[in-house]
Amino acid sequence: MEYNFKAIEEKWRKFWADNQTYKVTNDPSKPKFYVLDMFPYPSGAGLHVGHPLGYIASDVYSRYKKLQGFNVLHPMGYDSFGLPAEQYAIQTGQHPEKTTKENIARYREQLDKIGFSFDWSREVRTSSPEYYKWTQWIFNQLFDSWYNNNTDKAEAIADLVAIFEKEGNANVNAVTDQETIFSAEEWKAFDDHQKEDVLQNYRLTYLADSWVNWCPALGTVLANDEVINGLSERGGHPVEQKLMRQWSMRIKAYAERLLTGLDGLEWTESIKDIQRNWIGKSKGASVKFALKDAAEQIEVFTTRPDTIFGVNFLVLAPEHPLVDDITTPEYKDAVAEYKRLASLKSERDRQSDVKNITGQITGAKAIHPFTGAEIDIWIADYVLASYGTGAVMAVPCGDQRDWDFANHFGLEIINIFQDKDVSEAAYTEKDAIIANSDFLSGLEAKAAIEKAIEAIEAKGIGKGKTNYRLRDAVFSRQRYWGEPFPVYFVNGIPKTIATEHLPIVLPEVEKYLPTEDGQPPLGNAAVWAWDTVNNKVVSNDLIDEKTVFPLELNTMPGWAGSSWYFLRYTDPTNAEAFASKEAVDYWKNVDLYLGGAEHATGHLLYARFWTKFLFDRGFVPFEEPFQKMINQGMILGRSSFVYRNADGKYVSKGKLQGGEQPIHVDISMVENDKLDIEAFKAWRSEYANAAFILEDDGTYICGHEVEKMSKSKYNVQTPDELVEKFGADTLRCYEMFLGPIEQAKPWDTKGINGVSNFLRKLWRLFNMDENGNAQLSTEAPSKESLKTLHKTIKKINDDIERYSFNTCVSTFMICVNELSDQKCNNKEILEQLTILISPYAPHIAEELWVKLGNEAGTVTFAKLPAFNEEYLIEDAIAYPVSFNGKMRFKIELAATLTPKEVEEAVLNAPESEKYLEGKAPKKVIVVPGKIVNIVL
RNA sequence: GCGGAUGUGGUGAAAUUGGUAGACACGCUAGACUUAGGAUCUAGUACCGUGAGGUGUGCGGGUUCGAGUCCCUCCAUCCGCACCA
Repeated sequence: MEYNFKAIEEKWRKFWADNQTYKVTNDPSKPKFYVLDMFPYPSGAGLHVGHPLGYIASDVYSRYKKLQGFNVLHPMGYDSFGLPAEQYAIQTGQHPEKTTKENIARYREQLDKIGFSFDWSREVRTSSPEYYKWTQWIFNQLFDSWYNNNTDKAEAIADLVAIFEKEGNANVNAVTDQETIFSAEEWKAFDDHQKEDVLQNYRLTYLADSWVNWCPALGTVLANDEVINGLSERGGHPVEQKLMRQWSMRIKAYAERLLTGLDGLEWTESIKDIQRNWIGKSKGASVKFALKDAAEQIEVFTTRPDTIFGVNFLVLAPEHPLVDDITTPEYKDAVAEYKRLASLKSERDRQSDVKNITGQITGAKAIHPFTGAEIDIWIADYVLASYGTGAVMAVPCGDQRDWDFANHFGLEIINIFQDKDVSEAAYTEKDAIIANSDFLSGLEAKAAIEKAIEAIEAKGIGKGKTNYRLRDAVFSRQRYWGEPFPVYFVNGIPKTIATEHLPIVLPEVEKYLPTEDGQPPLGNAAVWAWDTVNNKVVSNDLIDEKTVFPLELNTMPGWAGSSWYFLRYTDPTNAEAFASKEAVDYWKNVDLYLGGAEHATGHLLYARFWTKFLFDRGFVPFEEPFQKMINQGMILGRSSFVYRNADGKYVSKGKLQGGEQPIHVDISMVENDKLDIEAFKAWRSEYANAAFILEDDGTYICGHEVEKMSKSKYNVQTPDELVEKFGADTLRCYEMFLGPIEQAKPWDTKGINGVSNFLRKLWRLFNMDENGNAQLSTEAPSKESLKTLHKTIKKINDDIERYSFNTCVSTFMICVNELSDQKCNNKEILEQLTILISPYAPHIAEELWVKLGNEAGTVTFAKLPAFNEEYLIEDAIAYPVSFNGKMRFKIELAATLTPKEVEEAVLNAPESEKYLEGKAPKKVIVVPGKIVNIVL
């Protein structure tokens, strides 16, 4: 009987669904293993072959873990809040929820065809109120927390208030924007507004007027990582800077822990580096410079306090708040003009215009704290308002940008380095001896930095300081399709809504656009006020500012829901908590996480931040959400082209003369670069009468190029077509066979026949009669076949543990080829092989499993065949590798040989006579699987 | 510029700790069988050479009995960051 993948796959798909084969329960008697894929945003385009790549790998791995006896959590869900559904709603008026549901249904249909072992009873959707109830709850926890630097963790804001009431804030060591000190008496005298203003400076989520990336075209604020080269990540619209009142997350509080936590993670160095770079830690000192004619001081941050004697001017960012105050009358106009020009420049221009040095002197003078010299204060746009203090002390001899600036404006370059030439460029290495620097002279940088900081602190003009590039994350979006904030305003004071009244469900609106007076879309909602007596959302008409108050109009950004979804899978329907303590304690964090590397500074950073926060507050027992991560490479499309020449004829690739125009053609009409000419003619009316210049054999060969998959390039390969044509098991094996999982690669179906043949060959091993009954031998398996099997078991075990999914497929092919050559139809061997192969090809495995006389649907939970090296021992052939005082032999697959056995193998090795010179070895040193040293 | 990664046949790629480079598969060539198919089977297929043999893992060096693997210089490609004081 032929291998009928269609019937087999349909049968098992139904069986698994009907029997809930993959439902997982929290079973404390088994060790847990948590395998997670980054959940997808359900876009309207559906899945293409790139999406399942990671899902297949994670599915293969989870199935192996199941075979190894682990209780495996392998869930799937949808990150279902997002822009495209909202944009579609704006255009069509269709509710984003409807679009989202339709898209999810389509995704599910596609996913179901591939035979994943997801436990769909645990599905989560970030846009469902049952889910975002707990997103809102986490927001409330952040609102009610502050970061205590003394204990180095987040603590309850109530504890902070208690401290204020007892002793004010003088002794509080917190991550805060609070600058003024108050006593307990002063705190008690504050009114509600003043108190909240203070608390806002401590809360881990807070309202602030902040410079934000405002995208007029999208009508929203974007996070830094959603802006690429001054354009929005989505849509590529221009982004400008705007001052807005926004919710922010005090992620800065976690900068150091986010940095050190990376060390324990099994992530690629490149992702870790990207996060390290993003956090951007630099050690140095802050130094205050007094002004000659004003009381204010200018604070700068420097990583090189040792070069302070090289300072001969200061530079402020044009946006620095003191600029206008300190500028002398004669420079007022020039400074105003420079500021105007700087503000006109977009962030992008400022970045691309690195070479062009500009600046303006302000006329103000600062006093050098150690030499007492008067130094000029400039403004220049190479100094960024958003980093450090927005001001730098310029050391032209030690910093290339300062050198360039000084050189351009003809300023003095003081050399404070012994025997270093700074006439052509700054000397930026830290290995020079400091000179001309009073008490620092003669020291090396490291010692000088310490001594300089001591002196600065002794003088009371600054202190040693660590600076982070990481900025607090803006958390508001002026959009409809996102989580509403559980916040209402009493006379402008934000109040959160208690857990028992959550979720605050998105209100209905007529239009999904911002309101006419520029409010976010929720400003269109008629029923969007909070009744504090009845604790429910009521009509805006009832707002009286006594018991009924307006609700927050912003919604949360896309990363809110995805920052904690991995926790929800452990207990997805819990209405009393984000997940029960038992569930979280049992499943803990994700053991293996699969997804794209593009989330390095977004999702992966925020999820770590929230997890650390929940850890601090005692809600989860771990600090890092994703222990091991694999970043699957992007699958690129392989576009096909036809070429039209000046005469309007379509020229085959081998007949090109040059100058022909390439035109994308749908890849479904092209097979191995050969164009289906009839299909092409039928594709569009304009091609119906197309004339061709063909190859000599009468075929049309298309050109090709590797590009991102996109509808407009006609190069999208959906998994559905391939499942239809070759079956899900073939698709699964082929996607794994394609190459290393982490590598980006163009999609190409050229090799899929080979994988398809392999599964057919596997089927044929079972020697089925016309009724589909396997004709198998129950005699003792041959030595040969046992060897083949155990070689395979060993290789698969090793390869799976190092996530080498592609080599496993090759190993299976070799195994099947060998068994086929051996004409092996031994039941025992084939049963073990079936188990081994089931993670890759679950449908055919279940079918064969039943044919072997086992219960339906149980291969998933079978016991992984144990490797027995005994079957390989006869393979332990030693051969001499070299001779150098000691003789070395390579012993193949000799993992557990005793020295005696090795000795025997060595004596029997080809050519051993030549090396041993008739002597038996004195001593044999065995390192399993390695070269063996023989002492003669 | 800085940081990270990669570089192996016509193609996708193997080679886990330094130990027979190119497994496995695609493609191609020749053949067998045939109910003509995108089936199955056999042989061949890194390069040069008729051959013996020689050369080969981006280039050039080094360490080693032995290097695709380790070290140094350079080149190319990809990704990330980019006035970060």
